[in-house]
Amino acid sequence: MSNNREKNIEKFAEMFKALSNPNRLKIFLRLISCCVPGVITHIKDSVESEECACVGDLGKDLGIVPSTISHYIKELRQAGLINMERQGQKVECSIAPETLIALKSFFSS
Amino acid sequence: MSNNREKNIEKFAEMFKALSNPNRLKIFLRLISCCVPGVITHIKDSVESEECACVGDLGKDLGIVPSTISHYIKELRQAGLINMERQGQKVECSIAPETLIALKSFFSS
DNA sequence: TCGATTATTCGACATAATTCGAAATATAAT
DNA sequence: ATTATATTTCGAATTATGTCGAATAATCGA
Repeated sequence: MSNNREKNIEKFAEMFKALSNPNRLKIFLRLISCCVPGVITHIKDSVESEECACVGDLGKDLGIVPSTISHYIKELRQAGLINMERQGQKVECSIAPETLIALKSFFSS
Repeated sequence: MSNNREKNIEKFAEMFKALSNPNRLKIFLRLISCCVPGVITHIKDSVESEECACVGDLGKDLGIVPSTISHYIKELRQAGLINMERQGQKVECSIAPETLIALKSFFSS
């Protein structure tokens, strides 16, 4: 139905809005390079390797205060681009694999 | 150089911003389906077929006033997503093929 | 040249986004 | 229990976006 297509357009527009801020885009790209479920994880600069990136990690590199990072990440999640899961004190973030697939095919279909 | 990558991120963020409005996204998708240079053109509903879509055509379907459409299209062009060319009274719009290629590969690289 | 068609620019207003610091909440460690 | 760490929420200020109508400009045909 055409209504469905309408809804998809709204949804993709929402995703693109979430990615329209350079810092949010950087966060998203970083998660793509290290935190796609089912993909070998990235070894960090430090002595330790990490499975995934928590909210604080994502902010450190970008020099952004925690409240702003938290807000960014919420927007990425609301757009369906990432998943979040509390792990103790931290909240781990990862790419939403099905959304990434949808984006991959969006411009090719 | 890393500066280059920075610049690319800014550029892609700009593209996503242009596509973050549902009406602009619809315009972009319509142009993809009919006005990519070097691709067989789409046959319209009317008796006549058209090579490409002019600014006015793009607005008619969406029920948006000309000034707004003109504004939208300017944003898409400034983001590098489309090309425009005056053809008599009308201004024909088409997809910028190299940008489309860049977008296709963005989520896959 | 005049009028019709098409597109752009301008000015205005309402709505939304950006971003921060402060305060609040959740969890872990001592 | 208290403290430290990580994150979220809230309130506020600034800036940007969306959208329109009116005015302006470009081009074609009679």
